[in-house]
Amino acid sequence: MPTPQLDKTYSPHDVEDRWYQRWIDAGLFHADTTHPGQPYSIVIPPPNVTGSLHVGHALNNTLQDILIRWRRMQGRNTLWMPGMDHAGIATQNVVERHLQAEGTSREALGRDAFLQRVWQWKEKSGGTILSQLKRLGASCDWERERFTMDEGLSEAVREVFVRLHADGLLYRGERLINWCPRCLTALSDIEVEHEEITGKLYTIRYALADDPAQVLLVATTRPETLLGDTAVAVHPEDERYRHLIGKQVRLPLTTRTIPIVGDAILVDREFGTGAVKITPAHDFNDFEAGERHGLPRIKILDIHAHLRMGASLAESAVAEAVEGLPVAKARPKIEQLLIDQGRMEKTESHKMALGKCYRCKTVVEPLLSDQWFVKIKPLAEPAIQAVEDGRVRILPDAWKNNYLGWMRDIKDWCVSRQIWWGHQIPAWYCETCYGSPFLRRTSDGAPLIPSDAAAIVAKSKPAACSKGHSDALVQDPDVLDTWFSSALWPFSTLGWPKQTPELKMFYPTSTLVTGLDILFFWVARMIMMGLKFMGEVPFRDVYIHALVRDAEGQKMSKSKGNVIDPLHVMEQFGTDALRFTMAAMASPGRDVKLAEERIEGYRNFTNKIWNAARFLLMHLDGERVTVSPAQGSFPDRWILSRLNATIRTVTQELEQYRFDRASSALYQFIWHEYCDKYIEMIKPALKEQASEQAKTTRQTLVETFETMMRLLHPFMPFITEEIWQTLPHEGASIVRRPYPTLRADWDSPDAEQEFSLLEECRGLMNQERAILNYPAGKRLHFKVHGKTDHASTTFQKYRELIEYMENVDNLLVGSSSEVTAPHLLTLTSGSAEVGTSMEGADLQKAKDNVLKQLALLQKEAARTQQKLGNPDFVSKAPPEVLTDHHDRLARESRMIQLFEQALQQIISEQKHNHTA
RNA sequence: GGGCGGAUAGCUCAAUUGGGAGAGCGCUGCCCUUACAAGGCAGAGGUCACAGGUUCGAUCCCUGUUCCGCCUACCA
Repeated sequence: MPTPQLDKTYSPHDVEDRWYQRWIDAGLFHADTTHPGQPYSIVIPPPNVTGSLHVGHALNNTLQDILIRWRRMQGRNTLWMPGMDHAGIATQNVVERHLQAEGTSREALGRDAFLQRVWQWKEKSGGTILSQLKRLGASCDWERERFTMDEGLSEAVREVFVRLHADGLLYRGERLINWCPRCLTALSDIEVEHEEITGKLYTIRYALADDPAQVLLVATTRPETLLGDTAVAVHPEDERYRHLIGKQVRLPLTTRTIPIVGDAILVDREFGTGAVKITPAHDFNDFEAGERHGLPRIKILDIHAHLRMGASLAESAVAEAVEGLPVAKARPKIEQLLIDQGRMEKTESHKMALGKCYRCKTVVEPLLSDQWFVKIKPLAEPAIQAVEDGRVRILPDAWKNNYLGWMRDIKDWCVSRQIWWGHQIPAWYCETCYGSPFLRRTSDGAPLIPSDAAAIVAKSKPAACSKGHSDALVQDPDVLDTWFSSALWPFSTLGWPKQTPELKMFYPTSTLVTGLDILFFWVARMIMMGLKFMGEVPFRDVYIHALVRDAEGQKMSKSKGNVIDPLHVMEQFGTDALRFTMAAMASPGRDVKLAEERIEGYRNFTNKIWNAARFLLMHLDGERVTVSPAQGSFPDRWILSRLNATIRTVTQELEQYRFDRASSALYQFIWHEYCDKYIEMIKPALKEQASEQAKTTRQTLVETFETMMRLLHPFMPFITEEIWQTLPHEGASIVRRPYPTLRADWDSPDAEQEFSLLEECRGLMNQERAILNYPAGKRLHFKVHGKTDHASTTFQKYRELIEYMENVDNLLVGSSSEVTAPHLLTLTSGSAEVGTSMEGADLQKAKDNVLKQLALLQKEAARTQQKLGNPDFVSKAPPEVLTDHHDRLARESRMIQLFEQALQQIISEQKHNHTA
């Protein structure tokens, strides 16, 4: 058989493209509902259609791919369901920017034409991330790719909406919501990011209406909202203010007077002045307080967060000064006006949290508007139970409490968004019933649905309203939160609401792999929806991986310029190196700090593997003979035993999602045991190409290498396939070959014990070289004595092997007296005694080395002795610890003795040289 | 404000439930030895953040402090 030749260094490029294409062509990633294996399924956390691959995706998807490839090789019926979400706000932003560049706008196009444009954009430039995932080697079932705006998934959304509504879990109402004045839409609570900033606390003088000389000091961080104040609150038990409750104050900068109310919930007597202004239309607390006291709500901000007030609300000069200004500009004006009118008591610097839109970082405003909400408590309850009783496992366990805490305190979910791209809310309103046509919004022409209009919720447009009117039914213009459709992902992608074979086979899915940042956004909501609509949890295990940061621990962001681009990394070091880095650094509960040097290190690892394969191919020529493992040579028995141990470790660690430990076991085995030790040990045998030993060794070499490739394949799919194909193998692709399992006949405790004897012996040899400062190239003669019969026969048996490994001539395995003969330096360990000639050594230096060692040993021995001399220790420590310490002391004393002997040997050699 | 996690070699991290701390990368020295210089061999390097406490004994358990993260929150 001709032996294939490989290049001297591994070049990942063409290998990766070539194999990925072949895997796809062969349909190796396709899941089949008739497959007999036990199902194993993962749904991908759908990336945004606008997204492109960053390191976080690389980590997330590498881990998923490792699981999927591993389970696939184990014979499970695996499905990795890929797809994207439509990213309502983000995508609309992207397309609107394009329109703006063309000098037009979505309003000018109209809703239908705009949506057409979005679809066009999606077809052309959306979803580049999916091709990037393919470069990463992701073995998704691309034939089943889904998109949240697909017809099937849209149907699922409508179904869910209608059923939630029918069950009383969905309602429309006027509430104060978080509003992004740039995206012009409502946001859910968790879409608001809180940022700590240092702002100002203003203390303003409110004069009493019936006695303007008396002033009530009110503290606020938002003086401009004073124009919308409808009361001032004090604590009802606050001695300072109690008598004022029920009186009126003059609202500065306006012609209005507002009441002073007592409110124990809103007011913290300790904070500020103990008096709070109430702006029910622009603050969440004030909204509640307003409800308690029946206060009017005065809106002073429009949807752009610009001040808009009726002429009656403020003094005309004030209104003129701030009308139409954004909040940030209005605030200093108001501040100045208050100062001018002598109403500003003081301003202090003040730390506070500012809410920002998580998409565009614009400061969000609480805004009063009509929105749809999911009544969440009844959904959350079973979702809490599912995690509490372990039907869903959250790993690492530490995040479980995080989840439970949030779920127990969950608030209703605002699901309507005032944008066009997304699932339009399946609710209609009858203008005829309402009595008059709805007002049209001037900005985009969409209907403005009045608060009191009755919604008809249905999967498709109803023929008529309940009273039979059919001519003027108007659909709600809003769309649903993207996360609403993402929440259905584990079952909507499998065909729900249809009862498909896929749904039956793959739901609940096995594992969800995701980052902590979307635990609430996504994971929690999937659990709620899965339980509600499937009656079963959506996944068994939720594995939460770390966030990827840069080498300094900073969050990667484009503005900081510290982004590591995974595409660039793959280009430079290869995909397998990137993947292995991701796996190796995925320690649970920790952030991943990524530096390029690490990836380079694993690139070197791929090259090491590559060259080991080259070695193998160079030595493959000739007959191969299979013998039972027990009859194999010592290196063969040893490597099979080590391989078996590695199979055990890797499998166990993967079962526990310890990608880090699994990969380090692989690294350790492949590089240090297989390459450094095994390959070195078999070189002499292979040189005698025609020998019996070469025949069996070649067989083991091939067999272990082939197994090793399969073991590594989930981590490094490309290089393993490329090499595996050049080895004798069965099957068309490594992708579907069985994952290595334990072989009882491979375990060889004998070989492992013999190996450690050899290492012990070599350790002594190295130590002598070091003490005597012999250069590495110097040919040395060693004499070795085995202190037990077993050690003695082992050294005898593997004399040539030791010579070869240590690069020495004429290793003499003999008696103790031979090893301690004059002019030799002798060192001893538990089982071995090794001597070598001191001829030509720098004895003074050697002496220094030994003295240094001796000092260290003496220090340690003294410590042990001291401990053993402590009566408390002796009487209270457990017996095994005591014997351990006695053993230690004995060992240390022995070592001291031996080093003293070595010292004497050196000294007498010095004398000898002197006299000679 | 509340909660959680972390602090171990120059760097990144390990360490089966308290009994002299390990690995990778980096560093130093010597080697281009026919698989691999993206390599080999050898080596140096630690007051386990700080202060108390429990214990015969603490990197590990407890308390406090400092620093760093993250999550959460309506002190205007």
